[in-house]
Amino acid sequence: MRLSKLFAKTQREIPAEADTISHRLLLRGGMISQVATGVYTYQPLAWRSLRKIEQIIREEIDRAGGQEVSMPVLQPIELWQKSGRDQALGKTLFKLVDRRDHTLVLGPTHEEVVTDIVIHNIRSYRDLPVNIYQIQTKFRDEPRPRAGLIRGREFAMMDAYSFDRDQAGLDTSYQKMLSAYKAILARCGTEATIVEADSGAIGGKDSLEFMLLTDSGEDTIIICRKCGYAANAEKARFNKGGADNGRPLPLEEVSTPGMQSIEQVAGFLNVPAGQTLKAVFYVADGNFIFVVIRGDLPVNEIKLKNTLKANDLRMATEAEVLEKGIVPGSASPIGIKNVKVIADDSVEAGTNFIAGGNKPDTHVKNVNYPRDFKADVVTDIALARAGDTCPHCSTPFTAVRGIEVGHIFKLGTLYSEKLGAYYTDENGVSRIIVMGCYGIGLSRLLAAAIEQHHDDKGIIWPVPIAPYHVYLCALYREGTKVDETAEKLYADLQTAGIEVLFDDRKESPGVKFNDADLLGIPLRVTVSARTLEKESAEVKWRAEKEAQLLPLEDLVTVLKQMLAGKMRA
RNA sequence: CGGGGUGUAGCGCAGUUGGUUUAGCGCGCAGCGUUUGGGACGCUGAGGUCGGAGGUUCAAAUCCUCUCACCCCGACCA
Repeated sequence: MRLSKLFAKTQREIPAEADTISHRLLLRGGMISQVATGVYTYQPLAWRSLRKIEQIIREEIDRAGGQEVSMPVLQPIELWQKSGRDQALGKTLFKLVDRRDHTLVLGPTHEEVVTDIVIHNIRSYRDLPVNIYQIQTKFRDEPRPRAGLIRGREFAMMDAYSFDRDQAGLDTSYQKMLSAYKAILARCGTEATIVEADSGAIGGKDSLEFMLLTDSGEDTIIICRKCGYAANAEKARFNKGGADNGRPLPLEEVSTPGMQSIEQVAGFLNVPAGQTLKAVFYVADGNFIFVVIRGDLPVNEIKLKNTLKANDLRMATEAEVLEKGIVPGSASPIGIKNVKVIADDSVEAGTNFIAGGNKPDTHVKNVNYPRDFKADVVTDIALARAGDTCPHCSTPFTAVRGIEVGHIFKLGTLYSEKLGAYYTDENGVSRIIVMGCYGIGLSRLLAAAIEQHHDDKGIIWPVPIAPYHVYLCALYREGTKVDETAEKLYADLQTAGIEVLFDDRKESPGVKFNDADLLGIPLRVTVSARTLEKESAEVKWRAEKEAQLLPLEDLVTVLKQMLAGKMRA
């Protein structure tokens, strides 16, 4: 491709509305353009990279036994009503009404559709296991799209679904996909960290996320450097430690004038925050929830939401709290009535806590669970942070940021039950199908790869997903053979099957070199009056500082060898 | 949805106490000439319903009302 003809224009100025690296570089390189919030056109360079990622994924999923299909983007709302996810997804579902007044959904994912198809195609144990996948545009009306391709409302995704006879079969399918995912991310030149994750609106029990670590990531990941335990903060387990403050003593009211927050109360009574109990109030799907947790721990709203099986969870307003007869600042679970109480398990791992007195300026000492109050549920609803310790080896955690590029789930029989997916076994008995599902965000992966591979000049594409492999840079000068030499090299490279972007523009060297750096093509080959004096061309890896002069003779062969060495990670 | 912010040429911005403006500047773009190893220079030129609607006024990019779009921070996810 000749750069002079490429449908893209590089920009010198940093686009004002972008402040994430990948977003900036994609815009500056003329690789994407925005059409609406979270909606982008992929221009030729980005599209080529995306197609390469797609091909890598296709090869690896095929190798893992997947069969590619194409399911519809348009889906009848009824399927979503059957699974109940029209409620769970809520406003995230893009809906539209057809001419018959029938509501359709733009597919955000395909568990419902795929299960429905399987019901019509799988009848016998002989048909199992099966794994089907597609690579397609997905639509989600995200509350807040951001950072260009990292979170769009329309994005490219590979979604795969496995169907097995039983849990053991699912385990096998899941492991195959886990391996395939590792291979895909490695081949794309990215370094992924696999973490335990919450399954969110997809549902199911076990799930793992593939994170590309970068500061611009949206997720917080908790990592144990010693034993390797890694989890999304919203899922992470940790040692809360006990709060043994001696044998349970009798309750005792204390005056705490003006003391409301945990810090104030703990400071006033001269005890650590971990010896207090914190009350936090939420509204889950319209129901008021009283949450009790040890004073030094934050509530993990994801864990809480899962415990409650709620679609919608938010903090209660002060008015809602007062309406329940609760005294903010001195709220107590003791004697609370007609309110659902959820307690973190830290409250039963300690004694003689200080809790609210449920009247102004008053707290109560020596509160013990379950002697003094009852919770409807006692479970883990605490948020892990850096410095908390690993549940496996007690080493303090490190917290890092990451972008979730892939997620695999053991769905089990969640959808099979709701939609009715059964097969007949060897004995003629009808049994439920066990499912798994697996997603990779291709457009996000593209952006995340840039987050991992760039410098202050621009992108540094990993060779396997680079839009082109060679950036042929001709520095023209009157009275030299630069023009004809570059043209011949361009032709020879193409003949040899090397993907080459030819900078044939009549621009100054500075412009060309800067654009070459910005666009990040792995190998830069420069032909100039200077190099021709030595019958050679200058060859430089984008990722490296030093360039080398190589003879024009058999240059194509040499370049081919150089690239071959980098095609596999 | 809550909070913050921005809309003036393809991009980055100035102008906003209403009137000296025919709305400017830099980059980019077009033409001509000189240049050519890290974003060259000169000359000439094209390009704008100042996000939209309504209002106030002799007069609106500028003031008022409404509205739309976009960005950032939070709850959501590949």
